[in-house]
Parts: sequence; C-alpha cells; structure tokens
Amino acid sequence: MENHKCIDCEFKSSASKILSSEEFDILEKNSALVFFKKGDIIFKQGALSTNVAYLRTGIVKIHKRGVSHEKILRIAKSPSYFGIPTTFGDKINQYAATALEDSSVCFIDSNLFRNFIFKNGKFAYELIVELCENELNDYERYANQSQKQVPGLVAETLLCIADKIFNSSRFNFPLSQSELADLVGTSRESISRILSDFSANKIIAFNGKELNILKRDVLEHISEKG
Amino acid sequence: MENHKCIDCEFKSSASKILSSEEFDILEKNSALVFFKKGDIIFKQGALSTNVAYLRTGIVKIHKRGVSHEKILRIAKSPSYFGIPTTFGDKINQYAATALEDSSVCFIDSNLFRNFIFKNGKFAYELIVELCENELNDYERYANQSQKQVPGLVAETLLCIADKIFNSSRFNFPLSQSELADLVGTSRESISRILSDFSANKIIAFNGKELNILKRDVLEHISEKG
DNA sequence: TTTAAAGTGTGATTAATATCACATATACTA
DNA sequence: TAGTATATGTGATATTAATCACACTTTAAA
Repeated sequence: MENHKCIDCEFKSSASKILSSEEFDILEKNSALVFFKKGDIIFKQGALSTNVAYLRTGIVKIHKRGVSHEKILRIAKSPSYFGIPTTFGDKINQYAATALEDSSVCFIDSNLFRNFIFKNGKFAYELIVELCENELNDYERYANQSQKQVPGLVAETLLCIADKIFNSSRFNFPLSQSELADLVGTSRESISRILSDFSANKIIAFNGKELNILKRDVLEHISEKG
Repeated sequence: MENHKCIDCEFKSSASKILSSEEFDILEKNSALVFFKKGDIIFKQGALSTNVAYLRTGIVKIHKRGVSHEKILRIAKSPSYFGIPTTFGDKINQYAATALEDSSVCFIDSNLFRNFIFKNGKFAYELIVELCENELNDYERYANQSQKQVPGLVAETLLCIADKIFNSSRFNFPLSQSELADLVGTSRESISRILSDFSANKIIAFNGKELNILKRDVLEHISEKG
C-alpha cells in the first residue's frame, strides 16, 4: 500500500467531494491504492466482495461470463466508482473488472463506505444519483439491443466510446475487435465486416489503433435507424 | 386524494420501515394515493418527473419507446418503488409505467424524498441496496439477451415471472403475447410458435389466461442453454 | 531476429428469426 | 345479441447474422 492523501487526490468522485476532513482522514486509513497494467484483472467474478472499487485513473471493462462466452457490460473511465452494484447488491461479485490501459484503483473498505452512507446524506444522495443515471443508461442500451440491427449497435457503441470515454472524435481505440464484439453482443467477424464497410465508406478511419470518426452525422444516422 | 395513514400501511417499502413517526407524518402530508385500472398509464415517458412512485398494490410494466416500437424493460410487483431511476437520474421521465392489473400507487414529493435521503442514512442505504440489486439483475438479463436464442429467453422470462412476481408455478399471466414479445425482445409470431411448442411438449399449459408450469426442470434447462 | 500467439479478414454455408399476409378465435362494446 | 376490435395462429418467404474454415497480419515473447 502506497502512502497517499485522499484529501489531496485530484481524481475525487462527485460523492467524495462532500466528505469532511475527518472523513477523509478515516478514508485514507481504510483504503488501498493499487496500480494495474493493461490486461490485469482488478476483481474477479465469483469472488467475495468486501470493498468498493474506485477508478482513480485509467479505463476498465466491466464484464461477466454469459451462457457461452464473456459479455462486456460497460466500459468505465476515471474518475468513477465501478464496483458499487456488486458490493452492495450481493455478497459475491456478479461481474469482473479488467484494466484496458494502465490504471490506478482505490479499494475502499465496504464497512467504512457503508458508514459514510449512514452518516453523510449528501454523500449517499450523490451515489443514488449516479446509480440512477447508470440504470437509465442500461435501460436505453437494453431497449436498443433488441431493436437495432448490428451495424446500428456498432455505430451507437463507437459514438458512446467517443463521447463518454474520450470526449473526442479521434482516440486510441481501447478494445480489440473481439472485445468490441463482446460489448456490442455480436461475433468478431461481423465487427470486422462492419468496420471495413464504415472505413470503405469513409465514415471512420483507423490508423493503427487510432480511430477517427470522419462523418459523425452519418454514424449518428446509422445508430438512430438501427 | 384519499385520506390515508402511511404509518399504518401494510405495504411499506423496506426503506420506509426505517422512518420515524415524525417522518411518517410528513410523508403523509406530501404524498398522494392514486388508484389505477388495468391498462391505465401511471406516468408517461417524456413528462417532467417531480415525484417518486411507490407501488402499494398491483403489478406494473416499465416500458419505453425503442427505435421502432415499445420495449418493456421490466415488470414491477408491489410493494416496491418503480420510479426512482427516472426521478433522480434525469429531469424528464426516461420511461413510462402502465398498470397490468388494478393497482394503487403512492406518489411522493421528490423534494421530501430527497430530504429523507439527506437526513436518514439507513433509509438511503436501503435505497442504494435496492438500486444495486436492480443493476445486477439488469446486467444478468443484458448478458443473456445477446447470448441466448429466443426460446431460451422465453423460458427465462416465464421462470422469472413465476418466481419473482407470483412466487408460484400457476398464475394468471399478466401479459398478452404481444407484450411478452416486447419484454423478451422478439416478434409476437415467435412467441406464439414457442408457447405452442412448449404446450405441445407438455412443458407448460395454458387454461385461458392461467399459465401452469408443468416441467420446471425442462424450462430451466432451456433457459440455461439459451 | 525468429518463433509463437493473438488478432483480423474473407468467402461460403447454415441457422435463426423477422416479416408478410391472411385467417380464426376471443374479448369488448353498443 | 351482434358488431367491432384485439389477440392469436400459421404458412411462406426474406433477411440478417452466426458459424466454419482457413489464410494473412500484427504483436509479443524467447
């Protein structure tokens, strides 16, 4: 465990900004800052969940074993919590998390976290708002999953990654095509064909791992129509 | 608005059991008990969300407009909250709710609800636990959606309704086949064919609207294999 | 630098399900 | 009770995407 001052952290969550100095002192003594390399597993599905994971820097994929293979549920970027549902929703981790790039994670003792919720209503409220926003996002994607065809889903996912993760139309794509397939819910061959089509039509362009969205309006149209 | 004593309500939420007498008095003055008939819309997608809906008695479907048609996100049975995500996650309702049978709903002023969260950590904690459990359920269904074939999804949905809504293998099915199709994410013709198959194989039996699960283990197997 | 592993591309085939059109059955309303 | 609306059943066809097999490219490790 590395020495660190939580109160000085420049990657605080919205919720934790509410905490008092005393609460920060306690937080510091009951949490651990751990560094992960790209590809490292941060926590495993099926393990006991005894702390809350907070992504200080980096990007992680939240994934779980489906009927036949892995499903990537969502991508989380820093700074944000990414383990609250599996810590407070069940005693065992219902999903796993893996670093998509070098990342730093704070593990916070769940009893301490629970105490913050009990004692700090504003902190609790910020968490509730974040959980509600996540649920609405899930509902949106869930509705789209069954009503859009695969190209629409791919377009939607590319736009989502550009806007929500990188806030840019040009970025290093954090996933392999197999992983993108697991996120979208299709096969890696379909992904290959669709990305080739998008490239051939000059909608997007890959330069190595760097993706550039050339015709955002066309991608939005494909996404909306499904 | 009908006179009612919230503290005497036999359908309290887990969260509201935490409230004090004073809090119950305030709750009573800032909420409305409304009755809905089967088919009535409880709140609409796109409307402003200014209160929290609590399902006191009955069953409702949570649904939203997808790309091409309605998607039923989930079924909620009493007693439970069914509007928290859309009230605290956004200013506008991101989904709608409709009664599947005659129901009674308490509408609670969202500012009051927020104050309960701020002032009552245990109340907030119960809500967070419920939101986390819902998110885990969403993740499970979301993973299954893309990895199971339609018969597996139908089997899974029938078992879910039996266990989570009616807690029985025999019950009045609350949905039409079109609605079941909207919940599962398929076409009503596929539902008709699959239910006929299940009936022909004596896995389930319909007697009018009453559904009887005859071979639960077979249905579970179909659900698991997808 | 070479070898091995992982990732991607592509063509052909198969499978699953949507869609369409229409008929029949059931439920609801006047 | 009769008429209307909604729900369901069914056959045929079309569409979409998965699967399979294999080859090629890129990345990583020895």
